[in-house]
Amino acid sequence: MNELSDVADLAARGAWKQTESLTLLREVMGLESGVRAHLASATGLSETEVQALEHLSRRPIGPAEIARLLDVSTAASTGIVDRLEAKGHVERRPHGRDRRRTEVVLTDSARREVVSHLGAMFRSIAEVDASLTEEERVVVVRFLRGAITAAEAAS
Amino acid sequence: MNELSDVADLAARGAWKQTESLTLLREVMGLESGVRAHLASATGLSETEVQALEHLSRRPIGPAEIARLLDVSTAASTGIVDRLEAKGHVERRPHGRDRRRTEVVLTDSARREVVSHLGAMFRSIAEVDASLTEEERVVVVRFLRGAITAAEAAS
DNA sequence: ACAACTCATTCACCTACTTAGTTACTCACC
DNA sequence: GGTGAGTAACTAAGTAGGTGAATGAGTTGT
Repeated sequence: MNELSDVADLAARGAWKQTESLTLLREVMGLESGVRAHLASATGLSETEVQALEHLSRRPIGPAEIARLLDVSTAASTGIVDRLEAKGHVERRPHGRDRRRTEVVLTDSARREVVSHLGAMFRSIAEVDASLTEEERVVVVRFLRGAITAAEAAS
Repeated sequence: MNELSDVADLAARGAWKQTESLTLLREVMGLESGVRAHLASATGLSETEVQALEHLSRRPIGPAEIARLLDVSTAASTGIVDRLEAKGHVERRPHGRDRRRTEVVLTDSARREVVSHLGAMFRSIAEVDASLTEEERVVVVRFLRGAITAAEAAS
């Protein structure tokens, strides 16, 4: 859990100050992939499949959109849905108005599992967030915005 | 870039408040994988290879430790080093004191590339961080710590 | 001295991706 | 109301990059 830390030794040589906020920020930047990896191994799914379930828990979508969201080919997303379907996590349903399309829908059991794993996490993050005063929130927003801008600039 | 957002609709239904800080936090949580994916496609390397380079830019390590850090088998890490070596990004050197070991060392050109891509990013993140007052930093640290604790609890 | 461990590697196998091509459907337009 | 362009889902064949198991070489504790 210490990726992107190559430049950490630059800090050690004085390029910048190694503050606690900076260290924690780096850790937070890796949280999504960390949680996803953990969830994947806990459920016996691949990370890609977990990612698909995350999107599907928002709303039903088709294989084509899954492909766009996960940045894979539609051939791959067909396979992802195949595997999730075989494990009983999703169902394919014909789209009401467009007969080319398939809607991929989470099954109840899968929805329960997703919510039980991620719901608690978001709830407690939301608690921390809710404890911020308005002035504090401004500070946090400025900090996070800065981090995002910096990361996007590297792209 | 909107993963783990399955539970977002719970928020819409009133389970919690959808604040700006919360939205930004979710975005920051995905930054590491986002940056890595971008870097990988920009350099023609796999994400795993990029991750290995990130670690190698800190200090030379052997294939066995690469395997531990990236959570793959040593068979895989041998292949990772093979590919990085073939592309001229690393060199294998015999370890001074332990003749079982190989030290994998970044080449100068690879080091320059890593620093040019990630150095700028960390520099501008550090700038944002440096602009915090002591009181503000306390707020940010509390917020980030809370997020990390919550995420770890989900594990 | 030797048993137990570690490191790097190879091998056979497998999973999950890719590209290319097919079929079915929708929609805008003349 | 047919036609052309575009999109959805899928199949087929090939490939990248992972796995577990086995091996040879070197190290360490007792």
